[in-house]
Order: sequence, then C-alpha cells, then structure tokens
Amino acid sequence: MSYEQALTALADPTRRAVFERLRAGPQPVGELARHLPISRPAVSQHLKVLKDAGLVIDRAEGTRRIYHIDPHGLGALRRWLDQFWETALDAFVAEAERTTDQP
Amino acid sequence: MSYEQALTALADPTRRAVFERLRAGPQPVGELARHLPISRPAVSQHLKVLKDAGLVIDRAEGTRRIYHIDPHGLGALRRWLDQFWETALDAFVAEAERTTDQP
DNA sequence: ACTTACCGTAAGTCATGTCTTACGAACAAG
DNA sequence: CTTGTTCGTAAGACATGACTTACGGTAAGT
Repeated sequence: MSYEQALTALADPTRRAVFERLRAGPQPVGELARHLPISRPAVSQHLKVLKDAGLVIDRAEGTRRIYHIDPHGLGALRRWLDQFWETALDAFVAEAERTTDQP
Repeated sequence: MSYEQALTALADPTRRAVFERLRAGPQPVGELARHLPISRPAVSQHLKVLKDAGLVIDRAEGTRRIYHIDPHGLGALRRWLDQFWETALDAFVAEAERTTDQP
C-alpha cells in the first residue's frame, strides 16, 4: 500500500531473500523455507509483512498457499523514489555549478 | 553505495524525515534538528547512516556542515527496484491469463 | 474415519538499533 | 588567548523486531 511499509518490509535481509526468491516465480511457503536458513514459521511471518506492505499476494491451492510478487507495492515505492530523483539531479547540477564557478 | 544499505537507511521513519527535509535544499545539522522532535546528536547519527548509504553528501562550511542529497545511492536503489518491476509486470500478466483461462 | 501434509498464530527469548546526556575537537569573533 | 558556536563520538538505557518451539486448523489420500 504505502511506500513506508514497503521500505520497512524490504529493510530486513532475510525478508529480501524471500522476496528475491519470488522472482523465480510463484512458490508455496514450504518451497521457500526449504532453500532458506530459517524455519518455516519464520518465512510465514515475513510473508505476512510483505503482504501487508502490498509486495506479495497469496492464493490458496489445496492445502498450500502460493505466493507471488505484487506490482502494487513496488509501484508506490517507485513513485516515491522518482519524486526524489528529480530534486536530486537538480541539486547535483547546482552543486556542479557551485564548485565550478570561481571568478 | 549498495541498494541494501539504502533500504536499511530509509526504513527508519525519523531518518526518512531527515532525508525528506533535505529535499528543500542543502541544510546544516542544527537547522535540521531544529525542526525535528529529536536531539541534534540523534540527527548526526542518522546523517552518518545516510552518508554511508550514499544517500547524502556533506560539505564543510566554516564550523558548520552542510548536507545535501546524493543521487548515487538513489540510483542504486532505483536500478534494483526496476529489476523487479519487469518481472512483477510479467507475473501480473501471467496471473491475469491464468485467472481468465477457463476452457 | 484416520493419518499425513501444509500452513498460520501465540508465547517467549534474544539481538539490533535508536535515543538521550556528557564530553572533546574545530573554527570564528571579541 | 579566551569565549561562543557548531558539530561528531562515546556510553548507557530502552524499545523494536526477528527467530525458535509448540499448538490448532484445513485439505487430501487411504
């Protein structure tokens, strides 16, 4: 949803590992936990945070829950970041002129 | 520098407040602390984290240190994010087809 | 109906990080 | 040279959050 939750969610290294694993495609919780150095409940907790942040979506498939990446949270994060990108470049140009100008 | 440090740095709400304040232009530490509900040393510590993450640059001006936004760290974060954006859209399209297809 | 597999949640422990106050250094002004 | 700013760092108190084990609930298979 908000860019703040997305940033907080992606700050944790383990949670990033879970998120990056989903780049390979939709996967169930057990499959994710099998390739990570943490327990399955820990993966579940991380997925809950990622879900609340709008970064992943889960779908039920029998007794398993398949998780995949949600573009929604990524979009919010991208917009917030671009909002800074412009002013950062302006500042960079201003800084370059300030350093160069010496009459 | 790395996108990981940038994410960790921007995860803290207070640190985001410091960072967003710098959008208004280069400012000294005391000026930042004056408009924030925390002490000046706390602002210094946050600026150190932001600096190590490549998000801000400091320049000495007499006894004061002027901080401004550094495009470097923002760029690394943007590239990492865009790397996800594509796969997220692909997944979105695949999900749409999966939900629609019911022969 | 019973067993097995897969998952989420609760309770508790433990580490990480954020804030404060106190101190010392660098520069400008008188 | 002394005084007054501005700032970074150290030390310590405190809250936040990440992980474990234990439990209950749901679906599929025999």
